[in-house]
Amino acid sequence: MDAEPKNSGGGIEPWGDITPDAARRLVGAAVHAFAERGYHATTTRDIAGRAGMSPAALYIHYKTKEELLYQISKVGHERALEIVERARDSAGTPAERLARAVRAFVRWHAEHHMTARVVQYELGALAEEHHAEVIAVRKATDGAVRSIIEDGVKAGAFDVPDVRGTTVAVLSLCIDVARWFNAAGRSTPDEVGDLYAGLVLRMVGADGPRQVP
Amino acid sequence: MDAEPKNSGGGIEPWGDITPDAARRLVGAAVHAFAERGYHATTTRDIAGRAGMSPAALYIHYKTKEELLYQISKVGHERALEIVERARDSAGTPAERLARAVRAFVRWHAEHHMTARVVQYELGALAEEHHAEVIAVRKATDGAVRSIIEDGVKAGAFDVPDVRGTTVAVLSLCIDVARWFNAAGRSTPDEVGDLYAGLVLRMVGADGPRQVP
DNA sequence: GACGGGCCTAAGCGCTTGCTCACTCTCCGT
DNA sequence: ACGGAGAGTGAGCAAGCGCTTAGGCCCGTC
Repeated sequence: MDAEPKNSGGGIEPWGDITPDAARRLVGAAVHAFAERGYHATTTRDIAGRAGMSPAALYIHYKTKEELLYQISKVGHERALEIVERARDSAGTPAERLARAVRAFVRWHAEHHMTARVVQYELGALAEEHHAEVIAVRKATDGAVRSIIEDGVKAGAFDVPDVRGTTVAVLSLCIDVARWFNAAGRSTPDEVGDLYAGLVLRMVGADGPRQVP
Repeated sequence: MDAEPKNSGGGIEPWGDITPDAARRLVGAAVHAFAERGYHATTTRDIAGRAGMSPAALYIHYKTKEELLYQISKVGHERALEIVERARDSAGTPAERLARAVRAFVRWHAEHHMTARVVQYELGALAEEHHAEVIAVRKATDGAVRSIIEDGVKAGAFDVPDVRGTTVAVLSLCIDVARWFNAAGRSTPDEVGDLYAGLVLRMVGADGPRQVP
């Protein structure tokens, strides 16, 4: 399920279709550097060095260092939005769709945790207009998750007293995977996705009504 | 419940006992600046300016900019650890103790979200030995939460197939409050704490066994 | 075979950074 | 009265920053 049309297999980052080759290498280098040290602690010399070129070469492909961050942030946010929208529009019960959304969203954050870290934790460094653009995508993501939860409440399948707050909590839980996930760690992206899907179903009270005393 | 011995009432930050006065103002200024812009984007001139003094005055009270971050990070981590340890050692059922831990931990992250943001998201900027020291405190926090969950599992009160993973998820959920919480927003720290305590009890299956088909 | 565009580099410009230095002011014990 | 410690300042240094410039190599096209 959820097979990628291209860039399949062990493809590390979703930057396979950037041309020319040097620009792609720059984005990859920037993702690694931004994720490891943060945007402000990363120098253009560092990015260019990792991409195997001189500092000046960066400015042939990108106008500024911030544009590089913008590119990463924009593509990453759009990718994350696609994932939850696909789950929202899929067939099945609200519980199935919510589990699908969480599983895929978490898996993406774990598998691409370098990119996701930049996407989720460096957006404060964006220029104001770029920041606004990215915030709009985030709101859409929030809306997609909320609509699944609302569907479940309307159908009587979920027990959620505070839909807005619970939506924030669910998204927050998933996003934070990018912060702590370690590729060399104990769990695989698939395992974390499955665990989190189950936890979120419990959070929304989707696994049957409780036996109240 | 949970009354603070000093610095009570609307005290904004837990820095009331730092002397001399100028050093306290510097810490407060640094917390605000680091939280808003990040450690690396904050200049020593900015910190000194917010504290109402010249750039050179900073170095009378702190050896480096990093030492300022270390001070904030260390005190913040110890405060957070105290909170969960107090809940772990309190009386009551595992569910009551877990709810108490989450409520207090979340409330602290919301109420002091500026400090918490620095504590949780700027630790990568610490010097290596300071970083190691702080990581040790984090491990203790993780251990405290895990031991409450283990108690609940042993007592048959919780239904948690993956204790380690669920502990990470619970802590992650609580920590991330510092990222999104906005003092001018819809919810108060108390409301978020109550909401999250309920969500976590559901995550560990503490609210009664489900009616399985 | 001259040419122009795409891609790249060495050198470096103007500026900001974390931090230091020489010095002043205020306060307090003797 | 006065010396010394604590607390603060204005000026500025060395290093590093983002980014620019001038020029060179390589290529397909006329």
